[in-house]
Amino acid sequence: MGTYSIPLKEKNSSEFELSDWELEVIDLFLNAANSVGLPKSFGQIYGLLFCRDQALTMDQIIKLLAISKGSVSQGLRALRQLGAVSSLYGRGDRKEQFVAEIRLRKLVGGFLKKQADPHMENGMFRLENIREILGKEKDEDSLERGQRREKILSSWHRQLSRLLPLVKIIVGQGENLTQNNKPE
Amino acid sequence: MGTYSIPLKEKNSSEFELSDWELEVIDLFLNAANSVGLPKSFGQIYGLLFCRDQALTMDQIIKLLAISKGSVSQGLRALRQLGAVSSLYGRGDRKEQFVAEIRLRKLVGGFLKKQADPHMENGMFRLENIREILGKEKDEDSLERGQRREKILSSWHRQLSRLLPLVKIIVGQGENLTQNNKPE
DNA sequence: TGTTTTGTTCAAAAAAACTTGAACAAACCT
DNA sequence: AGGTTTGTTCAAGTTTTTTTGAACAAAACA
Repeated sequence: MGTYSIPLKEKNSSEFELSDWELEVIDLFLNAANSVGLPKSFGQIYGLLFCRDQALTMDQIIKLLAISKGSVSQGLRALRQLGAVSSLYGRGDRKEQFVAEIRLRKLVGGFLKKQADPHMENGMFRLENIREILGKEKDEDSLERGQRREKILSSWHRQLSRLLPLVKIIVGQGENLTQNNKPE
Repeated sequence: MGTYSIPLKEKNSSEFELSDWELEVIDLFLNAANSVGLPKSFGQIYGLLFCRDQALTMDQIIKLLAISKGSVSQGLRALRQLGAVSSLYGRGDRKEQFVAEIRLRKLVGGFLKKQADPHMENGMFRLENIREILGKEKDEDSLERGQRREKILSSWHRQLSRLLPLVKIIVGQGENLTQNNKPE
């Protein structure tokens, strides 16, 4: 026993456990994810990466957060698609490694693109569909009422369509002092 | 039998059944509610009221949508709190009656106020909490890293705080042609 | 006051969303 | 090629959210 001595001082313990403030930040993101309609695990994963300067591998994430391989795999994929996480390859070792995107503009942009835009597009189809169905309405009054409603919905759709791009522009003014992270 | 004759022509069948376009609109709102993290029944209720020129009573809603009393009661309460529905009292009969708010500005405003604002406030507490926990961090490196992260989160919080009011302003420019509904 | 009508509440049932882990595929050595 | 290591998939299990309906409260009437 005692074949290997423990290094006098771990580079730091962060390889193996979370500090108190990290736990708190991770929990913050867990909640945030929830509020935005994403699974809690997504928030945890993002939160962990957000805390770290070093990129992490999948199994580091699994160990640190103590959640399943499946969740982490799915979470990382989704976060990557949202542009909230990116993967560096290699990095000395051979496994894939992950870092968090910390530019708010990118985060919000990615989120809107993946979540809001599809809904807007879907809304278009639905509106067309409604117009089509209205074409078959026999009852005069109902038809007229339906047409009034269709106008309102179209107007809403237009307004929201204009809003989204503006949000992306507005967020990310005043950013910049935020340089950091990313060993890359 | 035959004690009362049926009125020659119902004012229209809308008292008793939904037209095709209405079904479609209701389904649209069902989906929208879902996308925004609200129960489907809320969307259905709002959607139905949105379709109608006349205010509806609770049991009309129950019958038309074929959902339970409990759901409708809860749904109406929540929608009222969001400012998406308002209730007129009396109206000849004695039951409470409901109409949908159709001004997008109001809808978005109410939603943000009830959903987003509390989260922002909550975020503040959490940030304070994190600062407090950071105060106890012993490890130099971890502390420094934590402070960097706290700065980022604070900056995000500021940016988002500025965004919300702007959204309320932006939505609801170009509205106005949308007069209609509301017998009141 | 007693009766009916209208609306709320909340525990239990149902549905939906999330997580897990084991089986599988893919890439990487040797 | 054979043996590892790393990453994905998805059916089954778990947790969370939503819906239901029956019991209850409140208001309206007679």
